[in-house]
Amino acid sequence: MVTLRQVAERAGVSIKTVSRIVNGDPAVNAKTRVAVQHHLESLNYVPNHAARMMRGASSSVFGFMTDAVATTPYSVDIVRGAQSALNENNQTLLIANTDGDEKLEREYWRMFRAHRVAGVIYASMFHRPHIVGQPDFKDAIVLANCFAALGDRPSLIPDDEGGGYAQAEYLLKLGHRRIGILTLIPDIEATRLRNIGMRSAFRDAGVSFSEDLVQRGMDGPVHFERMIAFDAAVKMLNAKDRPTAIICGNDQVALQVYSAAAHLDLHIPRDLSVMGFDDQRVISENLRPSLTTVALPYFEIGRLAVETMRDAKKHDGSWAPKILVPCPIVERESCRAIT
Amino acid sequence: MVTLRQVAERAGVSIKTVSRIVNGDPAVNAKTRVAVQHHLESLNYVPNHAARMMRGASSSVFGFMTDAVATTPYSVDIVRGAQSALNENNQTLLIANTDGDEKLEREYWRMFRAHRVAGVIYASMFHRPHIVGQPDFKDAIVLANCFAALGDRPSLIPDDEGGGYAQAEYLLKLGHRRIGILTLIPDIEATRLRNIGMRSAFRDAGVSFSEDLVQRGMDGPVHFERMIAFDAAVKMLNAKDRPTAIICGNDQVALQVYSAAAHLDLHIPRDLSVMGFDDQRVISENLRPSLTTVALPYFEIGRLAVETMRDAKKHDGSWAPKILVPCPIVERESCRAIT
DNA sequence: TTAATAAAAGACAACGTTGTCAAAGGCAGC
DNA sequence: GCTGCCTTTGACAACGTTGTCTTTTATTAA
Repeated sequence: MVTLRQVAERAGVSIKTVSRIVNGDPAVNAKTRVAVQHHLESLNYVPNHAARMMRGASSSVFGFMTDAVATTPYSVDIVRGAQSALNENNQTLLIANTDGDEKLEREYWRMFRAHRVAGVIYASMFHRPHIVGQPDFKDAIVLANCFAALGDRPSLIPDDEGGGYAQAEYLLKLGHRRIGILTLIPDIEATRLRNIGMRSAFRDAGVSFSEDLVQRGMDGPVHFERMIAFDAAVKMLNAKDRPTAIICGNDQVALQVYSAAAHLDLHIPRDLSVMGFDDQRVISENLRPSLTTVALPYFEIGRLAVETMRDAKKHDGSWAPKILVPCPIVERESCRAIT
Repeated sequence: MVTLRQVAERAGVSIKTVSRIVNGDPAVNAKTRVAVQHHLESLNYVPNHAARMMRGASSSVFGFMTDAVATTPYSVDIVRGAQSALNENNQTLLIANTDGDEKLEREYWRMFRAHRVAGVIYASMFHRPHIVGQPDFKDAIVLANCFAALGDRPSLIPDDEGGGYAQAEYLLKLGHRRIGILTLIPDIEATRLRNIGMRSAFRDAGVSFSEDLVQRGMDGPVHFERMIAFDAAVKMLNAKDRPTAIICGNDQVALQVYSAAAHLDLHIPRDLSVMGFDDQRVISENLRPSLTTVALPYFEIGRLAVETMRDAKKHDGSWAPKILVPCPIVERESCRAIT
């Protein structure tokens, strides 16, 4: 690889002069600048990042630690969002995918330290609290899609309560009164918060909330969920007083509700309105009728995580706002008005 | 951050001695080793990667360039596969997501050079030929899921022809004779190859291939595809001599076929068998009946890409094998035997 | 005991870059 | 010409690590 020295020799100037030009230092004669620049380009010089770092420059590399990019495919949008924010400053992302393995996670933390990363975005795909203990990065950890139990780091989380409220409100406004609910597994925050949101919407609409229509769409412990939405939906739709609409914990649950409806020869939205969550576009855009759902603002969370990181560095380690990112409804074709 | 010098001072030995211990050099007294190791741990020393690189050590960082991780969600599995292979050697991945933007791609190449990455995995999510021109990485570029027009780099590609063959063979063996086909867009390699594979399967089975049952499931140019599988499927299933099975270009197309069947009150697999491609598990595992499909071996491709990279460095730049990775059938519930 | 040898530890330079400081050159004003 | 000032350039050290070579210490054989 080409070094400053090589360019300097070719151009017949000192290393320092070339360095100045590379870094846009104005204290250099215009004639020299042009001449050297020519050599820089013809030799295709690119500064050695390692050497720059050694001189104490803070790294332009950030770490991204996540427990499971894989299981919720569109969560890659967090990565994309973060990258798009970083690109603007020529910064980059070192991605660590632990798949929930704690030993691997420890190794990755070590690796981040070896690289002296400028900060770490810690994303947990299940919106569960997660504790972080990494003294070295004190002021440079931001949580995405999760928050620490002790509330000790800035966090970006989807507004699940608002999302739940929006789902229920949307269907209530369309005139639905018997609304089935197929939840995610009960022991994650999202389930609890959306439940609160939905109840608020019912209350605000003056409609009574029927507990018997709330069922689990998934079962099992975190990381080992089983889908049971199909069976639950079939049972719900076979009942004599079946709901006119079903709110789903995510789009996969909605997919099973579609399957259940097809199984019973019910047509969506004629016989049943369905509402998803997440806006996993592989599903929501390709279903027919396409799925009305609530978007998880993953891209936005990624972007904001980077911006929050920049803010965090200006504050001390105790600055730990919990930033709610709204979950907007994406209106498609799966819900109809009841007259 | 803790440096060798600090550990050395604390332990009362020279920097070099500590360095030796960190690097497992046997030429150091057992007593000293234990004493120093204690300080290494209590100070939580981690070697500075930048400094090591400066000393000429080749970087332990690899670059991963891709045009669109986002559009085919499970293609993140390539990343996971690559990371799992790299982890074993404490190597890491710098991920560059161009979203198809050429300017961005150039910047990322520059960034890879700045970091002196040890190699680059170049993944294109559409299995199209893609030309690469980066003199600096001559022997250290491996293509994943795509191949250069000039065949000048090692490439890992799914065996689409074999996948197509497997799809047709599977249904033919189940006794299907009228088999509909909903393809991907025509101008990508995968479409051409799978077509060849399917025709071979028909020929080998001695069944004549009916051109009229081949329709597009998607339309439009690469990167801007539109789904038209629902309409195509409805039309196909409304015809007087409708197929007993449909082969789909991917699982999203299959999803639309499910929707079309539901629309017409046809039940899967009773009235229609459906076969997907890709094994996008968000779809294939959650549909009811679950989808029999062909897996794209993304994880495997990622792993092999890393291994191939290691091999490539031992050869000269002209070593450019095209490695076909098999696409196995994932049998689920959406196809039935015809009696 | 001494000399010869092996084992262990250290001194120093170098990697590519940039901050600090000094030197060289040009120019205006006396 | 001399002085002072500004512009432009360069010499040198330092960042943290490891390879090379040297020095010190321990061990063995005589």
